[in-house]
Amino acid sequence: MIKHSKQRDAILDYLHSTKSHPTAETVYENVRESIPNISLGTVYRNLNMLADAGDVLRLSCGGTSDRYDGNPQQHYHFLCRECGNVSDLEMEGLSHINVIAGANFSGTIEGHFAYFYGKCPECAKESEKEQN
Amino acid sequence: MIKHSKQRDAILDYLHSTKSHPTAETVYENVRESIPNISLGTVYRNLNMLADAGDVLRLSCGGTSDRYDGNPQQHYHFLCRECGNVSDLEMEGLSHINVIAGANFSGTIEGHFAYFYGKCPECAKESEKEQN
DNA sequence: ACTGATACTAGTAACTATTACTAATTGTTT
DNA sequence: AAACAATTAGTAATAGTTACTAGTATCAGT
Repeated sequence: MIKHSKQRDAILDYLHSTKSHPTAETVYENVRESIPNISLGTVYRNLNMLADAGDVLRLSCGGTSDRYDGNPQQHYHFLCRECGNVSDLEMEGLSHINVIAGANFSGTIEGHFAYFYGKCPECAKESEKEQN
Repeated sequence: MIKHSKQRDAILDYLHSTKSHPTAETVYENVRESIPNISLGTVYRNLNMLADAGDVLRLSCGGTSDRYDGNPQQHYHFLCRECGNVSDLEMEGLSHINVIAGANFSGTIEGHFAYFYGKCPECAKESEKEQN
């Protein structure tokens, strides 16, 4: 049985308020502004619960720590190789690639996750400047 | 300047000999059969060097530890949600999805990585059995 | 082959992200 | 309000990985 807690609500509220795909540590720092003595373990436990329940996305994209996204709907992410930022991509779904992947495969493909990388708009502008 | 070492060669040889996408720990255990006193730190350092040099792929697909692939060519992987195995997928490239991703994006898309998940051939067979 | 310079190694310590534990507290149900 | 279970803060523990150091192996130029 799942109970409410102000800690969990605050974590979810914070994730809904940002598009920055924060790490657990960053969530902790921000939620401490409203709940100063919340503990880091509580943040981790709740992020896991929320991710397991499908209320939140966990992004494991190769950095040192996982990131979390308050938008649980399937969507794609972009990783900037210059500044390290993670941002949402506005693009159509790619479910057709599951079919491509399954063509020569005798198991079952249930889904995929994909990350795109390159230079984010800001860093792309910067490197254009440098070229001149 | 890069020098040769039998440790590095042994690590690369082992990765070339398997399709199992082993973790650093597994590489360590296997290379110890030929070099019993190799140290785990050496394995990590060399795996990082090889990955940075592009001789090896590092797979960060959400599990607790990274995995390594002796085939450095771009290809796709499948993660079995039942048994946890990671296997190669034989499928065409998906470079067209970079175009899709870039359509509404003002940065530059340089590439992507994608993982497919579901049930591997073995586990799919198992769950068919159970249904009968 | 010899030598000097330097990359590499084993072994160990340190670090970081995350999880586990515990006694006290809070939320929910009756 | 009482009882019960889920949750919490605080802390300890764990796992994966990296950093450090003194000694060793490799390589380029003689």
